[in-house]
Amino acid sequence: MFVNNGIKGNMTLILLSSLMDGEKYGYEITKEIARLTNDEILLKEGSLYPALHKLEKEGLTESFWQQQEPGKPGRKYYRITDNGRKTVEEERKKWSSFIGTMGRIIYGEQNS
Amino acid sequence: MFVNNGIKGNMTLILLSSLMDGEKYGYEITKEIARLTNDEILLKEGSLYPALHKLEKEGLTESFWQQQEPGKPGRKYYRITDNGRKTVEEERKKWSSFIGTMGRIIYGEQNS
DNA sequence: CTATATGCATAGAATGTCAATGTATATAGT
DNA sequence: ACTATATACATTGACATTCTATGCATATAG
Repeated sequence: MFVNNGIKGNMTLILLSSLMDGEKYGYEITKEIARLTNDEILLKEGSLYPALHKLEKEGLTESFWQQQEPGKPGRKYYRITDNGRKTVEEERKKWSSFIGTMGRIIYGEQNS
Repeated sequence: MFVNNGIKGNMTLILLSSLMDGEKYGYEITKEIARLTNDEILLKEGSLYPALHKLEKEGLTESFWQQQEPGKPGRKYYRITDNGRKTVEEERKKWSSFIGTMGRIIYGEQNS
């Protein structure tokens, strides 16, 4: 089977959306997205961690380490910020608009 | 005003869709897409021509030169091939599916 | 004489994503 | 004993895509 048909520049919206219902650690996000999408979107570490770090640098998320029982790897939790929430709102609108735009291109004029 | 909110990997589907209703030359495609999208998507030459050439290399389009009246620049017309039509069909399905997938991520479980 | 429009095109930079790899530990299977 | 898989972080380097800037050539408008 094939895997990611491509996130297509929507990584920010995907990650921030996932964090909207509570703080999560990286690995947890990938599992959650995989479950939600029936394994259609399997985030790779090479995409995930750079993207998460970028979000933090932009102030859309903040993070903190959480120790596990000894022997288990620590977890780095990410939490969405107020700016992040604003960005989600904007990106959702852009996405909706883009769906309409693509619809007009793909199916022609009569689309709204 | 801002311009392209990003074609985000949909250039192939955009161009092939535009060619579905008849052969067009490059410049014409940009004008047509701009009109259809109320200037939301303004294809740049640096994106357009490499993409058109790629489509041709992949056998999804074919092209031919058309001379204009003397003094006017010639036009290079692109025509979609049968393989191109098949690709449009596949890409449309992928796009629809991707809309659903993104919906589940953005708005949560209850989405179809 | 400058900008804008028509029409093609490329070079180089920036960006985004992925495959591959690395570090650790734990458990399950053969 | 060995191997695979799962958990958890992360980086490197390659590749693909898109954009900015530029170039050529002509014509018209301001």
